[in-house]
Amino acid sequence: MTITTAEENYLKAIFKIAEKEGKAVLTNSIAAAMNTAAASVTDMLKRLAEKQLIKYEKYRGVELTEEGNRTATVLIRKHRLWEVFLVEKLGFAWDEVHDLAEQLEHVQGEPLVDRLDSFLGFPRFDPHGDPIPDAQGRWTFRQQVRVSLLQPGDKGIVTGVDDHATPFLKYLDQIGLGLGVEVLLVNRTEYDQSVQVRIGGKSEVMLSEKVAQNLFVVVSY
Amino acid sequence: MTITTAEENYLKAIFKIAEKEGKAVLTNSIAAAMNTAAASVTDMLKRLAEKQLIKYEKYRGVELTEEGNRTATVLIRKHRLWEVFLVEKLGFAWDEVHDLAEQLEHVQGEPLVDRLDSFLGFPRFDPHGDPIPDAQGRWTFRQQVRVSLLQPGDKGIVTGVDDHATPFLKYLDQIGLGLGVEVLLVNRTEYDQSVQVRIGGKSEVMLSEKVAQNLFVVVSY
DNA sequence: AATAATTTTTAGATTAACCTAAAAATTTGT
DNA sequence: ACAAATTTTTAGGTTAATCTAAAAATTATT
Repeated sequence: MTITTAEENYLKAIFKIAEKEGKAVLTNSIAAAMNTAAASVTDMLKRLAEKQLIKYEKYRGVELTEEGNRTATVLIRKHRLWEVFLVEKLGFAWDEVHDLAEQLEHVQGEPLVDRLDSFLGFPRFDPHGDPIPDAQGRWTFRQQVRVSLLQPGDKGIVTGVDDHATPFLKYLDQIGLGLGVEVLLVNRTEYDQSVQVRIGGKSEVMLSEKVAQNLFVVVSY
Repeated sequence: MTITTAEENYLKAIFKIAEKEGKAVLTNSIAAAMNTAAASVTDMLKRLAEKQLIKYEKYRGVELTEEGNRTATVLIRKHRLWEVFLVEKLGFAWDEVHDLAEQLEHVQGEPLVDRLDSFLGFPRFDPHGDPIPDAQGRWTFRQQVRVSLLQPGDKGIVTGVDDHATPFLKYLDQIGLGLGVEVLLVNRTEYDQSVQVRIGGKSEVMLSEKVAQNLFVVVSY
């Protein structure tokens, strides 16, 4: 049973929504995530259920089966490995790689993924700090915290971003923030929830609540 | 005007047939090359003509337009660069890369191709010795000769293969032949057109006419 | 040159993946 | 608890890319 590119994309979307929202994934969430009409989603859900990739109950939402989960995991693994390749080897910026990886993730061939993984040195995180499952589908977890939750004096290393959109990433580049950079929270303004941070022990900048919420660090003591 | 993957594949097939056969490319040659029904080809030719990618006259065959030619050239460039990547960087054997490159060549994004080219050091030939057009679509030519045409005492460096199929490539591996290897023609047997060759100044093997015809060398004096 | 053989096109279907509009089911609010 | 609002599904269509079978055009043969 072959799985089409469209089917793969639905599985990935379902996986990601389930990861975030927990419970059964509803038709409309999928439609929103994929920018398609709800009717198209219903069509596809029937097909995926037929192929045993999801458990589907009309009006009740869906859940991935073992097989569907495996497929989605491999897809995310491929996507993130290709992102590492594009940034580390081809020199793309972290805000330029999503669309390319979106295409590359659909290239079929198991040996390809695993050789790519090896070529890249088995990275466990992609250029945005998201974890890359290994060949057995195992994830690496980290104790990440949003900068918006730090207290004055808290220090951490930037390990990820929640918003992956270009404007945010370009802004971070501009103020000298990126993965691996040290951030020290100097103080918080309660009025607008903005925070003052010292970056890499050098410059100091003010981050709006929105920015601070989209930035993850692993706290260092 | 976007060009679909299927359209790209037809353009590439037309380009390759035209390259080999010279004149106008006929429906049946395309059907044979693509393993599709002639009727499907006719359908597609109409679409490609509509998009100004080919010049098409019913029953008379087709020719690529400037634009069609450019598209096919870029596609071949991408295919061959990815093959170099797969062999040089990921360690695939030269007989394993065709199907993967067939998928990778359809990944869209100009900067990707050019960065890949640069990452690979601007190779001018792929792992089978086929030329890779540069970013301006220019080809590198070489004075290649089939081993079947060498005379006793003639010496050359293997620079390409005509048959790209796995059994042939695996056979070459087995007897120690590959790109860059030196071949000296020891003598010819007129009866069956087989040739005796010395490989890399070491081992000596007999090559059937078929093998000798599928192997290219650049003669060294 | 007429007929036979071959090649190509047309006609008519199919499938995956989408759509809009309308109907049905579920959830929410008073 | 029932009407209103929302969500989801069904019904009916479209497009790209394929197919088979039949018709038409071209090429080859006697």
